[in-house]
Amino acid sequence: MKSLSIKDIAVKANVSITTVSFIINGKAKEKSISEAVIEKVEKIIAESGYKPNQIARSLRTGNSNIIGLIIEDISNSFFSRIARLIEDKAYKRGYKIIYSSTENSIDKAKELINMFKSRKVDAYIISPIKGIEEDIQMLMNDGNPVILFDRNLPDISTSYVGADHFNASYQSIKNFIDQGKKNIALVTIDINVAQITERLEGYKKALEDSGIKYNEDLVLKIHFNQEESETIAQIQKLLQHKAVDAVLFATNYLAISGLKALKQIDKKIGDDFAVIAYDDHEAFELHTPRISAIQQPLEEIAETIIKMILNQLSSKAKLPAEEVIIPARLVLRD
Amino acid sequence: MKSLSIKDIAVKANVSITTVSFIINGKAKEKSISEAVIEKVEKIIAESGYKPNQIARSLRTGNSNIIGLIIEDISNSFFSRIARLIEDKAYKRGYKIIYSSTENSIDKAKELINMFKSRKVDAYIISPIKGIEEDIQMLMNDGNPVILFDRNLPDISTSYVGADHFNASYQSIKNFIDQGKKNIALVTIDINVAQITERLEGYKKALEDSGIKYNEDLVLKIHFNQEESETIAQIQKLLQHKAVDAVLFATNYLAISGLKALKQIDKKIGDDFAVIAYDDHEAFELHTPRISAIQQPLEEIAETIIKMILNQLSSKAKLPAEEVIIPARLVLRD
DNA sequence: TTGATGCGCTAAAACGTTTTAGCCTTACCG
DNA sequence: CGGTAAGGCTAAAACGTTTTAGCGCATCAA
Repeated sequence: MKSLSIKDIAVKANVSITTVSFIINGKAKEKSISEAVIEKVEKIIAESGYKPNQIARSLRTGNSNIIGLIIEDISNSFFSRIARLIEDKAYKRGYKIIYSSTENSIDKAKELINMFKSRKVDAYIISPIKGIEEDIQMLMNDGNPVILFDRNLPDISTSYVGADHFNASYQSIKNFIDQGKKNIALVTIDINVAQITERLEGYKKALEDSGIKYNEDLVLKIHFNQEESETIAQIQKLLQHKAVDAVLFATNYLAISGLKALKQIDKKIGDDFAVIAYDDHEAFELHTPRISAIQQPLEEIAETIIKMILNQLSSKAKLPAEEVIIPARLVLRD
Repeated sequence: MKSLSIKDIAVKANVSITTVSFIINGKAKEKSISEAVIEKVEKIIAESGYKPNQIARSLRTGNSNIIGLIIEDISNSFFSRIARLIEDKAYKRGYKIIYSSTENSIDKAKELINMFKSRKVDAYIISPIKGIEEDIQMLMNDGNPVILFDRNLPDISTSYVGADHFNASYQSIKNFIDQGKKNIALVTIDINVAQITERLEGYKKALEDSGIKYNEDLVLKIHFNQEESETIAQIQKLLQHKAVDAVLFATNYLAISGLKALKQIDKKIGDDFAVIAYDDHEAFELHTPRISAIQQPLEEIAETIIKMILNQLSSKAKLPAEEVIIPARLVLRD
């Protein structure tokens, strides 16, 4: 069953395609179409259930009302939550989101960018990985609004929204120190991307400011896509040392692996051993004892991203890149 | 900067648009284009980085290579995990996924369907809610492949993939009974959709088969979109009764609320009180004690969905509706 | 009376593809 | 030598919109 086209409506209403188009797009007044015709056409449209073909519309206008969202992994709760918020907010403003996961693969990320490009998305929201700087630069050169979030790429100048990773990390370590901890470990990941290195820098700076010297043995860098069992083994090796009296996990999935690791060795979280996770997770609140976490302000991040995107979309001129750093919140539990 | 069109390539190569199109679409041989021309054009395409405009292509061919996925909530881990799997598998076969959340709203669901329709997606994968039967029927009447998953709609005949909710529920309750439990509660949700009622039926049947009579007071139906605090309060009220010695939660987020509820009242999970959750979650493995759960075979569900979709897409004729029920797995912990 | 202005509407081009139908050569068969 | 087939290519229509330019008429000011 062929679906209706604007032509069918025009024929039924006995007016031209142009007139129907004007009415559909709310330009009837401006184009001085008579009230009678407007009503007639609107009635026919409502009765027939006609919906404009967005593809044809996109082809003609060059924009799609779609925003492309590229993230690392939709099944990671940080991303799925932010995706949900972004989708929601975009939706309310008449935009749809297409999202897709890079799985930390440069090739996949590039492919996704190309795919979105050939689908003519109106704007890009990207949680980037190293190695796609050129592609992103090209998008911007072509005049597309691009906003990076969560992770920033130092080598190009894009708009960026993210949490204050450095300070969040700094505060967490300070908190440990205030509790009298001496041997504070950091479990992080070996991806060389700003937000991860900032967390390391915050760790270092907090130690330094408190006169504790940085000990490389206390920093474990997990290879970013290794098997979880191996991650657990490595974490166990690190934490087995009696001396380690606190640990900051640089991502929530590392923390989850860490908690699994702790279950198997004889090290209890409590007065003698403290834990903070970066990025909150439902499991942390439920854990016994409850796990402290750094909460990124998802709602605020999503809102900021959408606002920036819409700004860029509605301004003809290319806006200068803008960086928004939003404070994160350390939630202490138990 | 305007992006290249097929025309630019044609001009550069000094051939017709048609020829370029044939080459792009791998029809060169079939259309007997000479080796020399093929090479020349391919070289130019590669050098220029030309990518066909998918919108124009869609407009002309009528298909988009996009599959629409409609779910309840992408931030729910069950859906985000399955979305990731589906995306992945579809991607490998050259299809993209657009997904969007209904948030259990009939209006939003209808809107989404319309949106996807006007975007001419090639197929629909839907975790439906009651109230959109007509819209789904219309999609099918128009000849679109439609596959429901997770939830089935009894009133229409669509292809469906889902876990064996009845049996999973039945086995769980049987397991409780085998442990000697007498007062087994069920915390479920008041959505009237097949997979939820099946879980209730499995519960009832297992009791009946064991000669335990069904006690309505032990079944708590939570209103589907109420505040979590209220849910927690209701669960607490139910479980506070000493007599209740086991509980099955019908969804993972109910179980999470349930675990929160238990933290606040003096009821410990252990020999005297057992818990099983429907749909696994990272938090359950980490919980102390670890929480048993019914695992839906996500991988298998995703794979089945994609296979069915591709089948329907590649067959000209409309295939008969097909229902695939996949056994779920009860994972007992601690 | 004339020229300008506004009203109500429309024809046709354009967006970038795919695909049908067909043109011109050359080769081959009988 | 005439007719057919195949090889190598292309012109143009079509997909469903939006938008520019402009038509015919009535009104109005000078």
